[in-house]
Amino acid sequence: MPGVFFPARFCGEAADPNELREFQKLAVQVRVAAGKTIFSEGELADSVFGLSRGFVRLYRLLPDGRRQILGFALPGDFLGMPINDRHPVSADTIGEVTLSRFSRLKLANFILSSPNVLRLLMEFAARQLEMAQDQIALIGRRSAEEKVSIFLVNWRSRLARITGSSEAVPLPMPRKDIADFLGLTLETISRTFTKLEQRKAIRILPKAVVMLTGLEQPPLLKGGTYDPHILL
Amino acid sequence: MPGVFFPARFCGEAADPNELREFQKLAVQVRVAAGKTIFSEGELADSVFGLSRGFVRLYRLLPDGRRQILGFALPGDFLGMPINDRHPVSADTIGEVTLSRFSRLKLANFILSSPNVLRLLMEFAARQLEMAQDQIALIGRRSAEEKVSIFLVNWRSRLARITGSSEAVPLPMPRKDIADFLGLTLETISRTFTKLEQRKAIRILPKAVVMLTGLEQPPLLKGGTYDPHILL
DNA sequence: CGAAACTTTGATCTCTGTCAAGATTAGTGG
DNA sequence: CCACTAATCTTGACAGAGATCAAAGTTTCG
Repeated sequence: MPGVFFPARFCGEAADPNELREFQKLAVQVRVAAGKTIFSEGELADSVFGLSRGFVRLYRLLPDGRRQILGFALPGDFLGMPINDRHPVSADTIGEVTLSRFSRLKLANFILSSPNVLRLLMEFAARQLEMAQDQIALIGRRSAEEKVSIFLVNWRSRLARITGSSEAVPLPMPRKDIADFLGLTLETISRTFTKLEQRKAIRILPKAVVMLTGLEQPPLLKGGTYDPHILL
Repeated sequence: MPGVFFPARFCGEAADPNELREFQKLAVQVRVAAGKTIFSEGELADSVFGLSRGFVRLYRLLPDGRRQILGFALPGDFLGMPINDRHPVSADTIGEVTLSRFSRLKLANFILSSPNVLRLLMEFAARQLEMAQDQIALIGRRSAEEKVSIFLVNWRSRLARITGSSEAVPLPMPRKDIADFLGLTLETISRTFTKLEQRKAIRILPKAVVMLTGLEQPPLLKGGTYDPHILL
């Protein structure tokens, strides 16, 4: 997907062209190799990032080494809240990635200067919170199979934003990442995938799945988009 | 705790006295009986509320009836984001409650009129998001005993804000609520309480616990306040 | 005082985690 | 392009934490 225009999600359709142009000028493009850390929890947030190409996992580490993945970012998503002094989560790349890097201070000034944009940021934050709450409900009260099914359905729907919805849905992250996102082990993820394949709900491909009919069965949250990507 | 001044948390110490006074004038006091619903998920958010006295649980229902509690609000907390058209969660009272009721529109106008206040709201939202993320890490990757211990420590620390820290820590919500908050069953909560009591980490009283030394042992998230109250 | 709500405890079951091999896939250098 | 190594994924056997089902105890409150 070359040419993905990153602030799509953050600035939405709002903000007038002038503001947008100026916004763009604040960014510097950076490429980061696969498996690198973009920033770590607790670090000073000098920069925040727009994700132009590739995928990123956001996570926290517990003292004993367990890892909780809070979300996967995809092109168009924003990494880092301009108002936070420090990054509350860690982020690293899944595969190679292209970022638009912003000085947080400059961006914060820009945002605070425009009530318009501030309002957008506010709405962005509210959306993030809602997604986090979706994830809490997903992790807290669901069986492994429900978790995986819901994850897949959501992932496809998020991806639809940027890919012409082809047959196979790419799954760039390893099983372990999905496990740490859903609060399961990688073995359970693998077994559940296999079970779903046997049931002809999906077809497993290398780094992708094909989703057949009968996957939406698991009871989703009422009417929600159910899109737990947390990008703070 | 009579006379708790509710916007403490939301408006913080900032906002000049004039603004605060005007803010106060927007509110109407309401009393709500125990076990009543204040608002429900998906409902139009005509009003938002400050909690003056009592406790409230925020939750979502899954279609099959399972319930995920997202947080407990206590005096000083705010219920409802002024920018949301609809309530993303349900809220009901635990015991009798006193609320400051605001027209959402009036409040939104007030907020948008003052960049000062808007910024505060922004920070409030960011804090909420961080708390939600804490809760995700808590629910996703912890044993029952860790969950309960961490819950108790956090609850006490939140309560310390409003009570002179006496021996017994009040626990106004029933076991089922704690269970639905932590993603466990009420039986497991009860058994874990008993285990902690046998280990002399706590003493169980009716609607309260005394927390003895040796409770903070469970590895907390590094340096976090670990205060998962979500109030959206 | 008595009924309703909440809590504790017990017995049993099952889902998921853990430990351990293999099988596949991806990556690297010749 | 192939061979070899490392990483990732699948599968199995087993154990255990927590769920479920059921029945007593407590506390609360009218």
